[in-house]
Amino acid sequence: MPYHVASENAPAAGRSYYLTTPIYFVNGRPHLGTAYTTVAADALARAMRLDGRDAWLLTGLDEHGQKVAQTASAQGISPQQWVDSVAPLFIDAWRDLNVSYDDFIRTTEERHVRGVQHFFNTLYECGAIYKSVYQGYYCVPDETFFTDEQLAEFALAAEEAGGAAKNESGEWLCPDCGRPLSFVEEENLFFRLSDYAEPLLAHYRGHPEFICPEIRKNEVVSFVQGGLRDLSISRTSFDWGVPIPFAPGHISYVWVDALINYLSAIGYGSDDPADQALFTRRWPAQIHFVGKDIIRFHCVIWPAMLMAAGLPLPEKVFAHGFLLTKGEKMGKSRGNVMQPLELARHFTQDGYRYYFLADIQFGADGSISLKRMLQVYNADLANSWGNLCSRVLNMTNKYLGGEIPELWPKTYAALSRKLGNPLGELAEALYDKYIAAFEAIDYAGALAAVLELVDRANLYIEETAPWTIAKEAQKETEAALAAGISLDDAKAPTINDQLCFVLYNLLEAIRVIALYYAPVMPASSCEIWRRLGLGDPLALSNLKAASTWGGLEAGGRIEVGDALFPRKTEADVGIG
RNA sequence: CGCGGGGUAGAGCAGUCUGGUAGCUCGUCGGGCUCAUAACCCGGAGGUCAGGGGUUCAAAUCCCCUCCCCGCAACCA
Repeated sequence: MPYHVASENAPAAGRSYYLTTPIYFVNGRPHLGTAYTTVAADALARAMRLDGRDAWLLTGLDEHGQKVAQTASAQGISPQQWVDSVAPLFIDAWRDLNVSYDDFIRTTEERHVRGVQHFFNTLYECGAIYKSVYQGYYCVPDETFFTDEQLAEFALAAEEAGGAAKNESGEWLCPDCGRPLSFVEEENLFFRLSDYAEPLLAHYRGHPEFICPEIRKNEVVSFVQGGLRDLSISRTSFDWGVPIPFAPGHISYVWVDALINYLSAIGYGSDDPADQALFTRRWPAQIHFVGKDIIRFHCVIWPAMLMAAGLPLPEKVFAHGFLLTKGEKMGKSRGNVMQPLELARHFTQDGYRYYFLADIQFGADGSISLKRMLQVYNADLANSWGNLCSRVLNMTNKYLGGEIPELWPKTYAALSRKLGNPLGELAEALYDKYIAAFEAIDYAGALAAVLELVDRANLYIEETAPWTIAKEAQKETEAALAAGISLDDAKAPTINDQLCFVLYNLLEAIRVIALYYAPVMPASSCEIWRRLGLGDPLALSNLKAASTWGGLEAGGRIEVGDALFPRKTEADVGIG
């Protein structure tokens, strides 16, 4: 079920902010890697929406290719039946991880087929595609061709490494995956990729932010500098793919098919003026999220295809690193394989999302482990953030009868001068830091900035010791009562005012913190806001205004509730 | 010359581009507090920044060499 942006909230004329994940190949279920990309994209999309951008998040499935056809036939069902049976696994997984995608595209959908065909026609008409006979080796599982030259290089390398480029039966092995290659001879359509090396290099130079992080850009640049070969973009040996209109018997190479999803999902190739308007509004994409293994497709082939078709290029391709599980002995036999949904059950949706975004530098490889995940969960979420909420809500309940305190602006200003307001100051400075971090796709940085405010608030409680103020305030109240005077008539702030001041600041701090945490931890943030008597923070589209200090209205009642992130032990999460 | 990542306190990392008292989180030890999820706050211990050489007034950071580890085999991102 797609998540719908409240378009009334979004600035009507503002630029769309279009983000994509790769479309995932259906030969398997969602795993840690796909979940990582998808959750990261979701967090950015939510942050952008919260900041008033018209964000549009696309994910989906890559359902074509020979491997799919083979898997289906092994199961004795049609390819369509097979992909239909797999698609719900992804849809359910993204729902369970609280991914707010706006659209979910499947390459077997008619809108996509239409888009791919339109794209092929466009390239054909402008002469970017030609026909030629291919004779040589082909890796069926990878759907990749290899030239004699490539195989010769591979043989040389294999020999030096003490391995072999051929198996016992004398068949060539795939340089990429090591499985045997097939010899094929077929007529293929080729895309003139070789024409684009210079234009691509010029683009990289002119748009230093196009490929991130930098290390990946360097890789791509040196690859392209080595020269590009024309790319075979059609297949004739099987038919599970998009038929190419002007070449009967030919279907699209899966990668070309797959890349076009970024266009077909937003109306490309449609005759409907509404679709065309949508396309104009959304394209070019602001960011394609990809794993570092597929940067060549996204940073070389894809932009070259777009150049050929006369379309603008996406603003950024961000390649994140891999999650490494070294050190942690895992395996199906041990029964402790890290499965996204299982981890989310242990640590809650929010705990899961937080861990991967806060503890790993997005863009670099990260080592992950259950043990570390438990540490981060307990330290940041249970002890720091969750416990802060408990402390503040409990004290408000205990000392103020659960009511958000009212202070005259005059009193508040006087107390700020007298006692200082470190939380307000830090909170006001948070917006710029937070947005800058998100713009740099630095989740760890953004979350660390929020955690600073959490830590400062916990310290603030120690500094102000509300329990001590409460006792004095109690005495003050009793004394006033005995003397028959009202504290309301006091000229200077009373001790009771001081107590209200401190607790108001703390309540306001948790309101603001929850707001900033919302893109990464939607469920718990929403719950905190509910306990403060507020609505869903994610329905807002004005982060700056919403986070302005003093936004919490007095008079409302709070609800204490249970621990937001209960502490967990190793036994709870199955370590041991 | 296969490609790529990396070696900084017990663990995980930042700092390296733009040289200048070695920093963060967790753990650990001691103390404080009591509002709270045995949580929170303060303080301490713990590192010759893999090794060697060079440049420099000064190197974790720049240059050269050596050693070691990891991914490229999986549900692959």
